[in-house]
Amino acid sequence: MVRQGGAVRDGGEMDEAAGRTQAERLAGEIAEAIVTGALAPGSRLDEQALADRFGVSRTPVREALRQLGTTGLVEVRPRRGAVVAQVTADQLAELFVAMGEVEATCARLAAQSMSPLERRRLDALHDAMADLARDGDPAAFARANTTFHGAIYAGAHNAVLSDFALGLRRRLQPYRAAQFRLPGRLARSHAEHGAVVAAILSGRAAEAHAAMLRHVTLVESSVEGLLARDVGER
Amino acid sequence: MVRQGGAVRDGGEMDEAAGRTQAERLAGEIAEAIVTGALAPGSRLDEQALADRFGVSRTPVREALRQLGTTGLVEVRPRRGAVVAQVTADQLAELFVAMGEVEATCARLAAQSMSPLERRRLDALHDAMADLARDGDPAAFARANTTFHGAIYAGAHNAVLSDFALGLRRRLQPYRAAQFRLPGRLARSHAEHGAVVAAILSGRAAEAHAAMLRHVTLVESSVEGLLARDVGER
DNA sequence: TCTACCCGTGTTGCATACAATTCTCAGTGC
DNA sequence: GCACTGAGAATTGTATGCAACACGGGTAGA
Repeated sequence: MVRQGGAVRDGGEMDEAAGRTQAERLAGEIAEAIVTGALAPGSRLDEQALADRFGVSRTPVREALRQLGTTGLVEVRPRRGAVVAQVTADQLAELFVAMGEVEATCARLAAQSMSPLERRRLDALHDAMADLARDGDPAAFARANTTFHGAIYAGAHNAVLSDFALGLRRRLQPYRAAQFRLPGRLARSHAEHGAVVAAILSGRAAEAHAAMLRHVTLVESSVEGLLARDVGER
Repeated sequence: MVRQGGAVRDGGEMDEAAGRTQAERLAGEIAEAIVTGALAPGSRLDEQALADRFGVSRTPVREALRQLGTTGLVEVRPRRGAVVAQVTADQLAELFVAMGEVEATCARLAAQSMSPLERRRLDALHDAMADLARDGDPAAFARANTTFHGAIYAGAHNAVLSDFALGLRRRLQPYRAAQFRLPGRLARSHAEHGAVVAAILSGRAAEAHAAMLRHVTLVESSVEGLLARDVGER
């Protein structure tokens, strides 16, 4: 054997990022599978099965799972295996509250400390999303939405808060995905963004905070409405 | 060998928490060593050395290090080993800003949603700290301070925010520890707490937010003063 | 028929072995 | 004297093996 997992790389992804370890790559791929819904919440994450699937041994798989465990995407129960984190209705509510607060904080900081260039870019991004909202393409809007919120995190100029917000966003991704398909949600979302952008651009910090908090709260309402309809109370 | 690490357990800690894995225990112990300053920032964390020290093999050590890596206490550089996270002056400032914002958010939520019992307990805790501040025992005050802030996190009734705040607090612990020894800092700290408690007890949410933000900002100032004096600019 | 126990099977946790990279430090050429 | 090179050592990343625990099915007993 030349190198662990060499077969896989040679097979189809030899230009894979070189400086990363298998464990990191696996953590990314498993996280991706969870976020996109390919691995449903509650699914068992069998170490050997994952190892076979990715063409590695159990060791890097275990390291990846433990890493995901600390981010909250995966629940690792000692000696009882790992499962994709089950989020109860209560936990979901707490996640949304936390995300709302952190996003609102980022918006307030952004209003205070975004550079003129960052403000112009945020404004342009918001304008571009108007077209997407009108066209009614949920997937494209969702992608732009991620960029939009990311720009606000970045504008807060605080990597700690930004990382936390991104992590929360990822954990909530599976639950938020569907709400963009609700009729009229895109336009309303864009309008809510408008209030946030206006406040940030003019440096009205408290208003930016309030507008963002309202926006996330409304997203939460949409999601809860969907969940109540789809799966009872989970 | 009957079981990995069995010798260690039999040797002196057989009543160790049974349901935990070695990796979890190690993560806790290493984190403790970092937080208390036994492992200084920048120290190399040699896997084999840690394994020998704790009487286990490298496997659980690696899992623990990766786990600590995602919490930010340790920096894991692929193929180049792990070191206790070096915090630059800029990062320290960002950590304090983040902690201030999150603590302030918790204080606001606590003002809105603490139960009467929780409010009474917070009040009692604050009263008890008056004596500690007067006696001038920095260690005892620091311990009570952790409990005090923990009570506010808990009062926010949001595990996500609470965990994040606790994590930030731990990461900043080494830097905050010394400031309680500054002359007069205990009394001032207690006075700042007083403003927070008064706002929370009477449900004035915005005021609780502002008071907590001010408190943390003042702590940051103390720490920065100390650092500038002690280690240049790091 | 139900409950309790036992044992087999599968899975996890850890130790160990080996491969591959990075690091160290002479030795060499300029 | 100094940078560069390359072998050896040290250290990390991954694979593999083994023991202990968790879970499930079957059997004995009430």
